[in-house]
Amino acid sequence: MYTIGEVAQLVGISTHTLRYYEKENIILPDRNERGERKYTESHLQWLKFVLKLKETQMPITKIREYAYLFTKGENTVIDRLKLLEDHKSSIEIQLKTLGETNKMLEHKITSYKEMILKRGDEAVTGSRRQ
Amino acid sequence: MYTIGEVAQLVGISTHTLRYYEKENIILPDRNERGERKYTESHLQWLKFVLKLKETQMPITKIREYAYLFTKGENTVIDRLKLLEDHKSSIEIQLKTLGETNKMLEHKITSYKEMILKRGDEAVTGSRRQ
DNA sequence: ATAATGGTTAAAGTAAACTCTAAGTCAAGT
DNA sequence: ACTTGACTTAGAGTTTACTTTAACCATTAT
Repeated sequence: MYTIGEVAQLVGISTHTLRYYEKENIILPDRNERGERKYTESHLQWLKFVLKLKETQMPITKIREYAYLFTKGENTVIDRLKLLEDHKSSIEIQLKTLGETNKMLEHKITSYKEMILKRGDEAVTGSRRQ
Repeated sequence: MYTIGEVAQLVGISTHTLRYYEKENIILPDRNERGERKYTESHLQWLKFVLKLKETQMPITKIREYAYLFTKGENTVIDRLKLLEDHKSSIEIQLKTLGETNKMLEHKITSYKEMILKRGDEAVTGSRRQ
């Protein structure tokens, strides 16, 4: 069982954000006698999954939708499947764009490096002339 | 030479967004006698590059910074190189996260499909019992 | 002639995702 | 006894990146 502060530390987000996610029904921890939030290991796993979805650009509303379907049990499996398949498509598009842009940057970076080298040569020649 | 509307069509963003990018000093088109924006082929190429940076999660402020360095000419090459190298690193991190999450989703999707198949079997068995 | 189309501006409004503030409770340490 | 630190709430504020509005001008089609 983790407190909100411990979870925040463990996953690298703020306690504010954790409370915000709760308000958005994305993660609903237990409470102790004093009304304080208590996160179990499985809450932590779920949270880590949520953060992976977030890092791969799934909007909070979609994540909330998935979380909601989860609470509704077995007969939402088809909907959950569709949601994950849609997100997988989105990831594949992102992979494509990132791959292309990575190549573009490689080229630009190479040509910048060449420019710097040539400018360096000139500087050296210049200094020799002095 | 393209009008703002033509450029908007060509790259798939709104004229509003193009004016916003101009206000942010990201793209500064020419003007005709009537004060209307005129975009050249090279404006268009630059814009397409900007959109690739945006699609790969570079914030507008960074893009503006790169655009600013560009206008300052040759002696900003080292700074521009650094900026692009930093972005390349960011892209590589994204590629890693996306790849991992893609695999996770593959597993989840497979197990959801199995659940649906099994539930389907039961339904069939159930209907046969009637 | 007039209405539609496409351009102009400055400025206000919006959506998403936090992030912070204020005002409070509670338990432990000095 | 009192301060420190971690928790609580409701609600206000912030940032980013647009997006819309209002009020206007110029060209083209009916």
